[in-house]
Amino acid sequence: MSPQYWLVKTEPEVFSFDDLWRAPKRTTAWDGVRNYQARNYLRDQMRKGDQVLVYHSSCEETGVVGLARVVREAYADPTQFQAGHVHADPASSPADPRWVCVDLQATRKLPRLVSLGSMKTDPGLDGMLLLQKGSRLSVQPVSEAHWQRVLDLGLDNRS
DNA sequence: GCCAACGTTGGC
DNA sequence: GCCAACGTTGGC
Repeated sequence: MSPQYWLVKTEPEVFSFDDLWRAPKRTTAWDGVRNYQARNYLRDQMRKGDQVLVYHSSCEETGVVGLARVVREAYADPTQFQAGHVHADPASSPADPRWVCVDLQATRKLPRLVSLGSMKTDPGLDGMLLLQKGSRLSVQPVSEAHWQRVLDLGLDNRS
């Protein structure tokens, strides 16, 4: 199957793209996802080699800041079993883990932030899930055309 | 900080 | 299964 495209959200004050960039091997466990729809995408559809837009939410400059790729497919999110952890889930058992994470590796910082505002007004991004009112999914699929358009904006290859 | 929109929980 | 109450997300 050809690679799929995704967008993941993170709050930069908690974990930013630069944090990922500076991590060993530029890789981290993308843990803490606690929404069933997002979990299902991680578990059932995200595959090694898939490409990912990293989006900063709840901050001064919201938008896509960098690119990553999936380097390990879904496995049990260890934080769900850590007592006292913000993402602990006492109802989840190791025999039947409720939550999963994948490993993401940063591949490229975008030279320009692709701001939420610019995405909303770009005709090439019409219909993008992120831009729909009330959309809160922290892991969401992105079409190849939208992926390419975001890259064009972020690399300043505007036509 | 405000608040709209969405998701989850739990009583009935 | 319904739905009110509560919690969370996330833009502004």
